[in-house]
Amino acid sequence: MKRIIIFYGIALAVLVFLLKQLEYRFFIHDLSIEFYVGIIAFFFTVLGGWVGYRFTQRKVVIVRSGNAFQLDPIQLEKLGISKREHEVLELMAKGLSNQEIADKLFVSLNTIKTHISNLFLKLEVSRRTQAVKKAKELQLIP
Amino acid sequence: MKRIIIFYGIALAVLVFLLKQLEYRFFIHDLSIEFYVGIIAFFFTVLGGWVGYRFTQRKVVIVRSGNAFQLDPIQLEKLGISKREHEVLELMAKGLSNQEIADKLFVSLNTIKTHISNLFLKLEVSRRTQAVKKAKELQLIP
DNA sequence: ATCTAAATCACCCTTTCGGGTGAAGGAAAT
DNA sequence: ATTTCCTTCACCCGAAAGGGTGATTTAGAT
Repeated sequence: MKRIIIFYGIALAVLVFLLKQLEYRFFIHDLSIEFYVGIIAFFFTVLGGWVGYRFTQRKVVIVRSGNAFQLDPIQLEKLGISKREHEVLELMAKGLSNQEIADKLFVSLNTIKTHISNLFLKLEVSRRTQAVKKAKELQLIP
Repeated sequence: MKRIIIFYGIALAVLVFLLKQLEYRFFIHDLSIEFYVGIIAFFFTVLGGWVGYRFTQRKVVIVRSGNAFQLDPIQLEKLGISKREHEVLELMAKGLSNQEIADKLFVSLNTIKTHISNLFLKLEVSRRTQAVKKAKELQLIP
């Protein structure tokens, strides 16, 4: 931030210097005021834009408020969800397709479909979006 | 965007006018050039900053707290998601099928498919699970 | 040794999704 | 008056998902 202010100061000084030079060296007093305003405006718009850009970039705040995810093994057991099924469930919640899950776990697509079928039965749902929603509610996935 | 350019033009004109007024009305020809440069610089820095702020991508702020959901309208606008699309997005996140969403909103299945297609484009995803995930991260839905 | 649950895979079939294209009506902005 | 955006809908096609059944192998429990 300090650096930016200093930079701004220097930029201002340089600009003033340049304008003075123009003024006194070439006697262009009659150069329209619009011209000055224009170039200064342009210059500082760019600067301001840059600052605004930097500022927003810096302002990245990841507010992962307090509650870290805590898996509920009781629910898992109660529903009879196996390790592998839970694994599949997590990948499904990441938005992966069945094929992608299969590739990631080095098993066939059919296997994943079976797992997911069983998950649906155990979670009492019939679509993956519902499954993900319910699994989150039951604290099975983050 | 057009609006901003026009606004800029007007701002420039107004500034020039004000400075001319200063110049001719109060005979402050000798008012230092630093003064002019200063106020113009300030003015356009603010403007530029605002523009920079508005048109830069702000990073994803993940707020997964159990607290009350606060919709982020800036994100909605930035992504160009309309009211209707947002509505569809919410129902999709509830785990409804396209047909169910269509029934609930009293429109045809094809309409919902179009909305969802557009949502996918705007959210840069290709599956509904991903869409829901991203929408949550972007604070578009609870 | 036998039983059981988990994990793996296959095949069939239907429904749902997703992508692409086109279009029409209405509201709002220019 | 014209353009732009939103909303609505249609049709086609291929890919993905979901439902049902059955089968094999392996590890752990009885």
